[in-house]
Amino acid sequence: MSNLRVRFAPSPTGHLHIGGARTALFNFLLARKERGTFVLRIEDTDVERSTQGYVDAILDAMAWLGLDYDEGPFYQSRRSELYKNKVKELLVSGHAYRCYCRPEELEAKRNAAIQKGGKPRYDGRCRDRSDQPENSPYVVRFKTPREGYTEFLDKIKGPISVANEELDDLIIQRTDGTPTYNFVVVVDDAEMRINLIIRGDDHINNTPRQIPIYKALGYQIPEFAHVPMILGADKKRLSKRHGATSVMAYKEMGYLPEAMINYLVRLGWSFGDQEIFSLEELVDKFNLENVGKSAGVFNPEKLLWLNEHYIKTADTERLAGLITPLLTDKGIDVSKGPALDAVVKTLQDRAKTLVDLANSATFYYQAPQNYDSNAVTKFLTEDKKAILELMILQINRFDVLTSHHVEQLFGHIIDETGLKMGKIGPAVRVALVGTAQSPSLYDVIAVLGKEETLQRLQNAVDRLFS
RNA sequence: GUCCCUAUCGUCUAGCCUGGCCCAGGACACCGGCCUUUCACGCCGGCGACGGGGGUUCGAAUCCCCCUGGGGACGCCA
Repeated sequence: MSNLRVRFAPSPTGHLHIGGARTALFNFLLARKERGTFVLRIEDTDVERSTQGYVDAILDAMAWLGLDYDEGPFYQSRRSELYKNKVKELLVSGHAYRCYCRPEELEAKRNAAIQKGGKPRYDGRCRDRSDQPENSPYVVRFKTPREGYTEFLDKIKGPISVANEELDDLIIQRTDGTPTYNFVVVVDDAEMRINLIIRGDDHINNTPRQIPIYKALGYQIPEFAHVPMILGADKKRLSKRHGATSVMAYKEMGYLPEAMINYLVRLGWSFGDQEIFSLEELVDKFNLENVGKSAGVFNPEKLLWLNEHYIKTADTERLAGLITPLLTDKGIDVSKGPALDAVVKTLQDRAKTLVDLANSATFYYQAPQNYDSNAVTKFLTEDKKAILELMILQINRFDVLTSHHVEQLFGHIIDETGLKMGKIGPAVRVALVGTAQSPSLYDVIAVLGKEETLQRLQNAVDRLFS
């Protein structure tokens, strides 16, 4: 157990998205590697937009990914007493002041500043104001130092320095008495003894605004590591326009969590030329040193490739379990038909997603309702009737059909007819599954079993050659 | 607009700190071939990048400066 304490602090104003998940993952991985503590904190100070539904969605997504935390979830909405006291503390110590400026005037000033080509900052009008008008609404602002520089050594980006004159006096408490993000994040990170903050680099500009607050409150300043953003194909910040961005949407599309984890970690982090990492390996190898500094583009195709890989190598029974509900949704009763295990085994090398896998499994449970007409005209020509009948005859000579038996069986047919497998196979396939594609016939027939195979062959003969 | 961050194949990246091993390696995608009872899988091969300009140096993807491009921030959102 080291003393490393990291946290993931999502705000429940939306689903857990790709970017957030990666930030959570980096935190999780480092905590596990260093045997530190991973804290989960829900930043729900925006009462307007935060919902319990999103909290649940985020928790579900983290559970699905396997990112379990050691402490929390803590809710900022339940810690208002603490924040109030801290604001009071700053007011008393002279590090903060009441500001009576109206939002409208501020807005106007901001726009004017932008027009003039300057930086839209608060002008500090109330900073040295000593009167306290009764019954006037006010916000509390933090007195940001006006001279000098605020600097920190980012664990990913390196040294970062900002002139304090670029900063303005940010609001730490709203008119309604609730605290704002830049303030609560400092109080909570400090109170929760977080000593390394790993977060998106959209927060990099917030850091020099937060550091003076740590100092004013007498807190120790943690270390920071700002992870680069994830962009869409057009290099714009990733958004719904770029397709699915919510983690759970990928679950719905039939992705395996390990594929998502593996994709996410390699987007921005590398370990030589290695592409495939198990979770154990990641816990062992992950580090901040190898996290890149520049933003990366989300590439769904590579994620799909990884998913393919993990499906290919996944435990067959697990996959069977995962697609059972999908099959049920399609009205298939898996107990009435071949063992799903055996079915999956013939299919898992060929599926890119669980949805693919489920779709391609259906033919084992449903005899063809109709036959693909292109396939029929191409492969099930009139002369193939004899082959199907011969096949039926041959099958009846076996009690059980293993894939090995089936291979033998085809050997006999080849000998008897003098035809090549290339002529026989496709014909039998269309008769059995209704289309021109399927796994190896040897496997398909073995899995279907003697009775079902015979029935389907007979069916095809009756329906296509009458 | 101002400030901050950033810059190697279309994309993710290795190499950069500690210049020569790099006329730049891997992966995805794409293209071609092989395998084959179909479609996939797999295997083999191909295409393809050091943003530009100045320096420093015998030598620069690697060090320095400028430009340009990209991203982010500038909220009583987080």
